[in-house]
Amino acid sequence: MLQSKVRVLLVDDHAVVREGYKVLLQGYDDIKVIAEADNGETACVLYRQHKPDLVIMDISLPGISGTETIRRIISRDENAKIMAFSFHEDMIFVEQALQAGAMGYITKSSDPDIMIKAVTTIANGGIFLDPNIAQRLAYQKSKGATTALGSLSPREFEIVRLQVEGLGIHDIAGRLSLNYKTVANYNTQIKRKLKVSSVAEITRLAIRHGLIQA
Amino acid sequence: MLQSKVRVLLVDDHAVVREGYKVLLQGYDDIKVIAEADNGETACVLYRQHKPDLVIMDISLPGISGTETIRRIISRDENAKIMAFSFHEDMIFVEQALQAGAMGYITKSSDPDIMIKAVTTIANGGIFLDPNIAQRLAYQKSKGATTALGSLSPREFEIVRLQVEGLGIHDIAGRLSLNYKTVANYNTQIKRKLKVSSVAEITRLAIRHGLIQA
DNA sequence: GTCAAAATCAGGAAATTTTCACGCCTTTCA
DNA sequence: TGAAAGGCGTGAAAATTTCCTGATTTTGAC
Repeated sequence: MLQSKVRVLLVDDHAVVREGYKVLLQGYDDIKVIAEADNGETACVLYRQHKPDLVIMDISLPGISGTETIRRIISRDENAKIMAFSFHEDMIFVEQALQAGAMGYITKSSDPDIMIKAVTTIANGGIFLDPNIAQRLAYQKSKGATTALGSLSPREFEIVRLQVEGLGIHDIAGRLSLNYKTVANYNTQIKRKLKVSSVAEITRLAIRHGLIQA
Repeated sequence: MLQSKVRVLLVDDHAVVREGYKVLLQGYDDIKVIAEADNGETACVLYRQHKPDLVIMDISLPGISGTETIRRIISRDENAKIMAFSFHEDMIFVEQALQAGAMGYITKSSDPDIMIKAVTTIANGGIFLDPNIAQRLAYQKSKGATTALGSLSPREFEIVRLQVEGLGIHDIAGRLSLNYKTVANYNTQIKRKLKVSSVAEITRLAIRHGLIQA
């Protein structure tokens, strides 16, 4: 396919990671990073400003999550091409990112070749998963396996994420612009779904699944 | 975690103790004692021969000590996983063993459940201390004001431990034969000392310090 | 041995959180 | 198009947390 350059929007909260990406990508003439964001809100704004060909999106962002950001971007432009990226390889993230509309997923351990291939493939309208990821995903699907966290709705998942970071019920409500009672209700719901009775257990579950670092 | 069997090298100068271990361990299909030694030298030789997944090492050995043996094994294979074991609970032994490179420590009074958990955890690359040991170790450290958990009194520490396991305030009170109000008060105190505001944060702190597994 | 500091335990009152039971709206999808 | 599921919110009761206060008991240092 003939085209000029793939114009990329880079979203990651760690400056080091962004730099690393740029270094790796700049070796390729047909890829160009035209903008960077360190959070979801900025990412949405920059997307509308620049209409990049591809977004490289870190899934674990502070504040509004990567998946939520993906959803927002896609709701504005359903043709947006987003490549999800994450440091951990937990399947939950992959599933959620893809469900949110990402067209690919790679991790920190994907080697550069894979990454470049992913970028060009997705920019050209294809889908691309890191082979390791794809394999495990397929394997999981083949046996209908779902993790406990996977049974949560996006909203519930979001709340778990903020809760295990240590935020109180009001902080969470504020962050998500919800009534605090709503958050409280979600909390109860979450415990029921996860079959636990305490925040401590939720936290450990989240850590086991790589949702958050201990 | 997926794996075949944990292959264990047992090191203790008392035949009775070794037999005891084998009896306890043989109840678990995924653990297998593949070799035994009654002194440090033999242990080193056997380690090189068998490359076990885990070494259960008595600290008080005649001849070259347990800690010295640990050092020697680790100097040859820095990935060696060693669980220190001892009849006495003196903190000096614990500190020495850990400094030598042991990834865990249990005592004769650790109950079987703890022991099995320690074995599997360490074999899988984790660290594991008998909770009682961990508690006292942290408490001792508090004199040097190192870890945050170390600033807790024994009672406070105990409550943290139960809380991060997921127990509710009433369960804890029952377990320790205290009034639930007392436990509630300790909780507040603990949060103040640890400078956190949620159970989620306490849990993560506890996991970081090896007080409990995720 | 004495004295001060820290630890242990608990009660009261107010503030917060949690739970449970409902209801309503919107999206999804068979 | 109608049922199911998610998203959002209220109200009221139950549980927990927080902040204060105070009584013993240990512990540690001089």
